[in-house]
Amino acid sequence: MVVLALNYREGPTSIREIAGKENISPQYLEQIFLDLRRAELVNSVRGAKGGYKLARPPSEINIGDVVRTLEGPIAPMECVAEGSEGDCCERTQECLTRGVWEKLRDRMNEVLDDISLEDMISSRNINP
Amino acid sequence: MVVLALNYREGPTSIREIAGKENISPQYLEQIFLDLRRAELVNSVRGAKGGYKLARPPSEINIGDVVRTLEGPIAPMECVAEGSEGDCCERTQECLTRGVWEKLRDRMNEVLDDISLEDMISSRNINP
DNA sequence: AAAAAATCCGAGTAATATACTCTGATATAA
DNA sequence: TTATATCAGAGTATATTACTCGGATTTTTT
Repeated sequence: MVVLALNYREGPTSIREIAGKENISPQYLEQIFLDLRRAELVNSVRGAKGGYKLARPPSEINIGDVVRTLEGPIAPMECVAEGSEGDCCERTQECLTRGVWEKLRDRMNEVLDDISLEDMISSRNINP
Repeated sequence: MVVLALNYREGPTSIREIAGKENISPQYLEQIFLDLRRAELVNSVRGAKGGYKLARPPSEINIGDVVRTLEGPIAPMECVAEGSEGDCCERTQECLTRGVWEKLRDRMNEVLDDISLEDMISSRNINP
């Protein structure tokens, strides 16, 4: 996603190109981008000269969206994952640790939702 | 650890007792407490009528210490784990995502280091 | 029209981490 | 002496995760 952000003004970027730069297998990257497209974080262009583009400007895509798309809901413990409320154990009432995990989960989301792709590439080091 | 905090003024609490209350196998709990003892978060008393006690008052033990003891260094990515600096990939220089993981790691530690066992048991609900 | 370059998609594999168990030794109280 | 504990290291089993494979579809280039 950082590579796509850097290429935002250009045409679509192919998996092959990104895979080469980041030293990831093209086949694996493909899986990842399918998920990103289904989440509408990127658009795809099929066929020769095709590839992927960010669906929105880098400033409007935050890391929280990317991470949650690829890794699922952020949660230090299963029982505080968004969508699985109460599924995990029956003692949510008396559980004294649950509050800790909820607080941690919320802070984690805050940190990630507060950083955009734009932030990441504008604070970049020397090498492009 | 919450159970030990609740029992802080009493004598040592046995694994059997805690395992029963929390519905964990005594054998597994045993492994956990060995680690906690080696980290000097609890003291042990061997033999009949033995068990474990907190090594310090509940207000002086925070969740960060407990979690790091049992789960290892807190790190959303291997490469930002305390002690494995630079081991993970060679491109730490040009890596634009590393900063995100470092920030997240730091906030996670802050949250956990800011909550003591005392905090957890004093905000407790109805059932003891 | 044919070939090449790319995404799409579902299914499968393999290594690893994690949760958990087993067996036996040692220490202490009753 | 017996019962009740912790101590300790090794082993197992399940689930997750990272990753691969084969083939279909779409678009550009020749």
